[in-house]
This record gives sequence, C-alpha cells and structure tokens, in this order.
Amino acid sequence: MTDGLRIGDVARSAGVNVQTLRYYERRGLVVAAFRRHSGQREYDEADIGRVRLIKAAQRLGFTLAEIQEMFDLSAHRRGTGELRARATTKIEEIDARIAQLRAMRADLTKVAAADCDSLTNCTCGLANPLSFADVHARRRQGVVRNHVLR
Amino acid sequence: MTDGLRIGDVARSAGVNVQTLRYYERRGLVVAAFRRHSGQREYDEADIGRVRLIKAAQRLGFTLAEIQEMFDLSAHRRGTGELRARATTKIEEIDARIAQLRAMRADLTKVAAADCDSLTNCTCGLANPLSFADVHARRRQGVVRNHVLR
DNA sequence: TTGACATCTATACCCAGGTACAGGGTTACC
DNA sequence: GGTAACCCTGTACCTGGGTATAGATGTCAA
Repeated sequence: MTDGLRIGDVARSAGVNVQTLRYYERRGLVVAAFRRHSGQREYDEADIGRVRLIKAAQRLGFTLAEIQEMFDLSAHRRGTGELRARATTKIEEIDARIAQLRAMRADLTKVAAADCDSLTNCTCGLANPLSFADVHARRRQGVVRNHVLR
Repeated sequence: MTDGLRIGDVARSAGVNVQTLRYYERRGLVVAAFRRHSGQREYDEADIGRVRLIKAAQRLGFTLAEIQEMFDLSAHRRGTGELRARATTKIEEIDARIAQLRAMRADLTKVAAADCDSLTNCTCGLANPLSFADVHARRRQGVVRNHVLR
C-alpha cells in the first residue's frame, strides 16, 4: 500500500517540518484526506501545492489566519475579485509599514549625527517623548538643553 | 513619608503600566532605588526619564535586550561612539527590512494585476516556490500554464 | 476607624508560528 | 524476524513585550 503520500513525503517536498504539517492540520489549513487503519495520514499531490501556496502567501506578508480566510472564500465561490482586493489591502499595509520605518530611520540618522557618548546621558532628544522634529524646533527657541557628554 | 515616587506615579508620568515597570525590573532595566519597610518600591525623578528613554529607543526599533546592552555599555564607560555605531547598525537593519517589504510589494502588485479569482486556483505564480520574476520569464517561454479561473 | 484605593508577590495568559519532547505504535527492507 | 526509520498523540516550550488575575497588605484622607 504505497499509493498515498505520507506526512514525511509532503514535508520534504514542500520544504516544511512534519510538526508544521500537524500544526496546519490543527489550524484547519491542510487536512489529510485519509487516515490509514493505523492512524497515519495520507496526502495527495495537491496537498504539496497547498502547503507551497501557504508558504508563498506568507512570504507576501499574509498571516495564516488571512490565508485560511482566503481558502474559505474560494471554497464558498464568493471569490470574484477577492484575491485582488486582499492584495491591494496588503499593499497598503506594507506602504504604511515602510513609511513608519522611514520615519524611524530619519530619527536614527539624527541620533547618529548628534553622537551622544552614551544612552544614559544622551539628551539629543531620545529621552524626550516628543518627536525629534519638535525637539529640534524647541532647541532653536532655546527651550531644550544641549548635549551633556558622558 | 512622601518623598519618593511610588510605582503608580512613575507609571502615570512615563505613560506605561505598573505591570510594565515590574516587568522592566525583572529584566533589570529599571530597578527601584529603595524599598519601603512594607516592600513598596520607591523611585526618583531620574527613573521617569529612564523609562521614557526606553520607550523612545523602542520607537526607534531597538529591542529591550539591545537597550539593556546599551545601558550596560554606558555604565562601563566604554561607550565612546558606541551609541552612534548602534544607530548605524540599526539603520542598516531598517534598510534591509524596507528592501524586503518593497520586494513583497512588487510581487503583490503582480498578484493584483493577474487577478486570479481565488487563492486555491491561482496559478499566477503564488504557489510556485520560484520568485515571480522567474515565473514570468518561464511563462514567456511557454513553460508555465496560464490561469485557471475559479 | 473605616473605606477606597494602591501596592505586593506569584503565576498564568496573550499574540504568531511554529519546535521539541516523551512514550508509544507502524512500516519497510534485508 | 530484527532493526532502522517512520509515524502517532499529547503536552510543553520558544521569542518579545507585555497584560491579567488572585489573594494578601499598605496607605491615606475624612
């Protein structure tokens, strides 16, 4: 009886761990079609594709919950344009995250430029709850103290 | 006996939870200078600044472990240029993350453009372990099947 | 002194996406 | 029929940054 794929075959082919497949089954993402009399799972070729699809969607930034939802949508045949809509939403999320990272980056360059000697005595704006922009504006007005080195 | 600040005072001033302060103490980040006979923590003004500094560093993308390490560095007076070096390293990490997000974004625009009806029947490259660029190159050579809708 | 609030310790729980046992049973090949 | 490799369930653990709860004290103003 060597027709169906066993869990290890699927794991190797899809590049995941067997524990991961059992975890996906617990979450309802990939459920083995059959069980042998002994309880061992039996998969088919399509399951390998399904696991690969999950990993690909993860690489695009989708969570397992979102992927599961998209599977459910296609199962219910209500999916016209849904995938595109979800991709568009995800693009917006990514844009927001990039904007946030860029803001962090800008503030970090100011920290690097200020060159405080240590974190505990850095007064270049880090310890201030205001944004760096605000701190710099106030400094120009003489409201914020300058650096205290060491 | 109302000299020292109590944990709730620090929490309110720094904009964090009291549980968070106790958590920081467990991690060794902010330890109350004194304890009352009853066991209650007593802080001073500097501790508020320290907590704010932690939150500011977190906003810049530093983890608590990294922040702790930077505190240790300044305590050991080996910090000349260290903060700048760490900021520079963090900037590189952020740049790498932005590049990764941009790659994800590019692939997502391809998914949106391909407009597959559903995730399970999407053959626009999602389920393929190769990058989308590769898939598109192969499609031009007629190696990859076209979409199967629904 | 009473009542409302604040604080204490210890422990468990949350998110996501798995990973790592322990202690068994099954399968494949020689 | 031995033995190595595989598979099973169930449970606990991991990261990171906290949050929640329980039950016991402490503090403070009226």
